[in-house]
Amino acid sequence: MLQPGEYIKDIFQMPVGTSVTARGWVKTKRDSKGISFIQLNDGSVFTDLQVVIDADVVPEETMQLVTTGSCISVEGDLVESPAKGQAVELKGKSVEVHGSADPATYPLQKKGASMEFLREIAHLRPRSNTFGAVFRLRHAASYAIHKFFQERGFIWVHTPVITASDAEGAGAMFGVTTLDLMNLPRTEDRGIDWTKDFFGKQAYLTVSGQLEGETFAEALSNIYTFGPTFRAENSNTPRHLAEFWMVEPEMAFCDLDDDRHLAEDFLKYIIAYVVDTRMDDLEFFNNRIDNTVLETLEHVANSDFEHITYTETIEILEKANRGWEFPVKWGVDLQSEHERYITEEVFKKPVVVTDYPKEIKAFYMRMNDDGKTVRAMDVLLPRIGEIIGGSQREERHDVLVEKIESMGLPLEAYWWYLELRKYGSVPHAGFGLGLERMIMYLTGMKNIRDVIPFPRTPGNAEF
RNA sequence: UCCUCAGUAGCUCAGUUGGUUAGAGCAUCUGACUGUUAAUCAGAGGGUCGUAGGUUCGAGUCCUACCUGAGGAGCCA
Repeated sequence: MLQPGEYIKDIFQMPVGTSVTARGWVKTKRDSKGISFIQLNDGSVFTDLQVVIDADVVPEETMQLVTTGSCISVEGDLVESPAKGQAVELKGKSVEVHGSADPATYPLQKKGASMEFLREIAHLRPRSNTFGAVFRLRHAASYAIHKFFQERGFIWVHTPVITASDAEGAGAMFGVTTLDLMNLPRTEDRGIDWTKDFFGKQAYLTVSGQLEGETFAEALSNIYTFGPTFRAENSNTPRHLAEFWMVEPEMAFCDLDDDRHLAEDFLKYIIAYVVDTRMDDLEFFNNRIDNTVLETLEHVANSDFEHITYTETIEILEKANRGWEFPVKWGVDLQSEHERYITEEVFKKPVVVTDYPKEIKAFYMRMNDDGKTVRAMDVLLPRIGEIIGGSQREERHDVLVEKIESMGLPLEAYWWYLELRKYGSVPHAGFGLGLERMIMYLTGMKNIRDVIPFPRTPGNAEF
């Protein structure tokens, strides 16, 4: 395996004259009479290492196996490059071919592939410039997320992937069962007898670790979850996945204002970290994917997020001199067209909308004194839409019981959640960030399926 | 799930009001070239025009259904 100091990114840092071995996959090879140029990449850095092979140095039959997509090791000396385009290059003395790649059938060419085509060869697309950059950036952002929370004393909690509670009713859930679907055990009234199932009750893949996260916040104070999350909605859009990664911090002794400011600091921190550490990849995105990426990140890092209430938002939308496809009035949920107008045209920066009508938000959000709105917040970004949804949670036992009952939810299913309000309850708040939407924002990638290694969407679970 | 658009060579696309033998660039193969970097130059091979029906003397082109993909909407992160 490659040891620290042996990656191509390390080779670029070495002094001219160093004898090195570079390993990686061949992007392209160009032959002239008496000389060959190989672009070699091991994924550690955006820039390829140019390998130069003079005629007769390496056997002809070996060089014939060095084709686009093949995997090789090259031993040689790092030299100053006489040509423009790179400062240094590797003067190869010997080449070992680990795995060849038949040029007639290797599907990943050096130019002209669409994102849709690359998605069909998801097992090979990490070798492309674009996807190498996407996944290095995804890694950097993930690392920044851990770093941000740990610098603030947050504990990372591993909430379960399998759950038996239909948590917050946040969308359709995937069932988890070991029952024989061709021969289901039946109850007397011809329903399915879930007591015979693996967990003795109906189980699902989690749609959120929040409720479990709250239990840990009321013991370890500041916590966060970071892991996969599942939604069985039949959503076919560039912004939805059936399996995606979510970050959910939960803080005791915290109200919605603290929550909102943490969300803003959080987003700015991630941006600052990737700008600091992955500028090479960001420049590629800016040049080839979306030429507003750098400007936008700069702008967000240096501007305060706008904060308005839902009620104020409705007033702005009502005053807007335009026809809405979905009519605006107090009480309706904000539509994509409304969110875009607010972030892209009115404020032209991230906007936090708070205090939504209680009817359109989840049961656990804290009731305001007006009796009509709850302490909810959505962070809206230009182009992306909602990237963070959060709230201050209802910490008053009697209010929460009343809320659960009024929404027709089964009180007994929430017995442990309610006990948190009976024993040592405290004001607390949190939010959820969709990792992939953040990566879309950072990279300028237009489709969420292109910022996760192997996207799961309705009708697609290949690889 | 609904609406709209698209599907032609390995990839990216052109193909006129329906009319002879299906077009280009890239990729691949062969050859040329001593510093290329989207290398260049010359030549060659490569097609069930998404699938199944239908209309017509004749369909890549028109009609129907289905499949696949994309964009928009809803749901949301």
